[in-house]
This record gives sequence, structure tokens and C-alpha cells, in this order.
Amino acid sequence: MSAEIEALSAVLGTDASKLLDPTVAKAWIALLTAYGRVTRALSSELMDSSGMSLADFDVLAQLVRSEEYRLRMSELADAALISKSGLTRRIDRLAVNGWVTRRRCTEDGRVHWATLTPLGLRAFKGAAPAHLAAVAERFGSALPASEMERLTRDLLKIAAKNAEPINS
Amino acid sequence: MSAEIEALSAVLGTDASKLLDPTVAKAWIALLTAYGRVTRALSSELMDSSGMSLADFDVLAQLVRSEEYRLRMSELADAALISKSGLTRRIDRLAVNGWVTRRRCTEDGRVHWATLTPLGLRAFKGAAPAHLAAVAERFGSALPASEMERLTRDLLKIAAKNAEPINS
DNA sequence: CCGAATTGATTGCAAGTGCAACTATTGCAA
DNA sequence: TTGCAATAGTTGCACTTGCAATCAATTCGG
Repeated sequence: MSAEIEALSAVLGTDASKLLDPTVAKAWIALLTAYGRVTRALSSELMDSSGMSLADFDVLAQLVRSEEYRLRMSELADAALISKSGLTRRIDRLAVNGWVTRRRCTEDGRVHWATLTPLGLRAFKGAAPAHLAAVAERFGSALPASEMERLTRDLLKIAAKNAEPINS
Repeated sequence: MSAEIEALSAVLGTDASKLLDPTVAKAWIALLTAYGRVTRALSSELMDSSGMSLADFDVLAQLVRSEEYRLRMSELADAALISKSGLTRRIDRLAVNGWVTRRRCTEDGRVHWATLTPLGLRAFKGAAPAHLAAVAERFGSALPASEMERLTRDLLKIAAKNAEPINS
């Protein structure tokens, strides 16, 4: 896999390992591969078992663990790691399902609350066990607990290095 | 952050930590966060500096390091971790730029070769230094080399657990 | 040889996505 | 007050995506 860097060196003329350490290159490819495979599998399993996308699940999960089952649109967008416009349309769809309502805030008319409905809570409860079990199987079972903790620390360091908020 | 699991336990009725160990939950969220932030930043930097998407870069990189700068469509789709139809259209766009050509194989008429053009090679050479440097900065600089190697091993174990090919 | 099954690739379709422009509401300064 | 800047959210648009159906070429059993 470090052959990649060698190939790039040959092509780039300069020594590509000066631009990107082969150790880092391997790790980066490993991250892309692991992420891609796991999310692809989880996504299709969740869609099959509960008819919701991974993004839907994330949004519902954010609401489930919020005060009064509700968040402002922009809080929710940041929490779910999607753009504001993306969230607007996702809430549209969830509202059509009856899983979420959108209400204007009485104190500040600019703010809209996205609120989980009882039906949405039921849908989440139905989806969560299988999905959490799938995460445990596809992701959690690959490493022992101590190694999982180290992985978490490393990933959080990487995340911290790139801490700009999504919605400028 | 393990508060999440506690909140879910309260909601799910059952003890959510039986479904998904809190250690695993934290690691999973850390992976999603790190991946999302880094790729988002790299993607917009690459688009600004070279006018190509991360997916374009990946496809060109696969061709650069291939024999005779070419691959079959389906080999390329697997290597670049996208679906066959996605690749068809991506190659359409790259071909419009003059960066790749698509030619039918003379020995097996079903097969099409995607081939990097000299212009495409030049575009890749132009884009690679800044992009590799950005990967080094945003991803590589977060951890020392020994830790990076451990991270790679762990991620590859996770990838190996989920090794189904993309194109069924 | 010939028709059926297989393989490689493309296309119709129905999403999902982000950016930039826009509307609506509030806050603030003069 | 009044009017301008800032904030919250939505929408127009162009693009990307994957799945399933389809087309095209090859292979293989009889």
C-alpha cells in the first residue's frame, strides 16, 4: 500500500513522501475504507429494517436526547453534521412521516423548533435496537475495549484539529 | 458523551448499553466526527485550489498508479469505492475535461478502458501537492507516527470485518 | 452451432446535497 | 422612532448519487 506513494513519487517528479508521509497515507486510506464500508452496510441495513436513512436516524437520535425532545433548526444542523438547507429538507421529509413537527418560536420569531412527535419516538424505538446491534457487530466487535478507547482518543484528536463549524 | 447512551437507555426502556457498549458508541461517534470534518475541509480546499472534487482526485489517483494509466470501468469503481453507475457518470465528466478517455476493449467488447490522458496527468500533478499537504496537515499532524501505525492497524481490522464488495 | 445465462457498462429515475440568494424577524445605534 | 446590520431559516439551482432496468457482448451447455 505504500506502493501508492512510490507510484506517486514517480509521477509527481518530486518525492511524494516529502509531501505526505507513507505512514500517514496508509492511515488515511484505511480511514476512508473503514468508514465507507461500515456506513454503507449500516445504511442499507437500517433502510431495510426500518425504512429510514442513517441521516434520519441521526436527526431523531439528536432529538431523543434533547430537552423536551426539541432543538432549534440550526442547533440540530450542527449536531447532525449537515448543512442548514439539508436539514430544512430533511425535516420536511420527517414531518411528512409525522415523526417531527416544526413550530415557530413565540419569543423569537426567527427561530423554529423541530420537535419529536410520539410517533417519531416510536419509530426511533423501533429502529434503534437493530441499528445499535449492527454498529456493535460491524464496528464494535473488531477491537477489544482498551484498543477501542485508544482509537476514540486518536480520532478525537483528529477531529479537534479540524474544529470549524459546518455552517459558516 | 456516554450521556448519549444513558439518554437512549431511558428512552428505549431496555438498557441501551446492552445493545451497544458505551465505549463502542463513543468510538463510533468519534469516527463519524473525524471523518466528516476532515473530508469536508479537504474537499472544499481541493475544489478551490484545483477545481476538482475529492472523488475526481481519487479516480485520477487510481489511474495514475495503474499499468499504462488505465483500468476497466468496474475495477476502477471498486478501487475508488463508488458504484458502477456513479463511475460511469464521473468518467463522463472527466472525459469532458479531457482528463480521461473511454475506449472499448478490442479483445472483450463488454469491457471499457478508462485511460488517463496527458492533460489529466498534468491536472493531477497540479492538484496533488496541495492536497497531499492538506492531508498531512489536517490528518497526519494530529498523531505521532507510532500512533498512526496503530490507528492504521485498527482501522484495517474494522475494514476487514466489513469486506463485502460494493458492486454486488 | 444456437439459445440461455453471465458479465460489463450505461441510463431512467427518484432521491439527497451544498452554495448562494432570498425572506422574515430581531437588535441596535443615532 | 427609523433604518441598517445581524440572525434564523427557506428556496432555487445545479450537481451527485445509487438502485433497478436495460443494452451489449461473451461464454457455455446441449
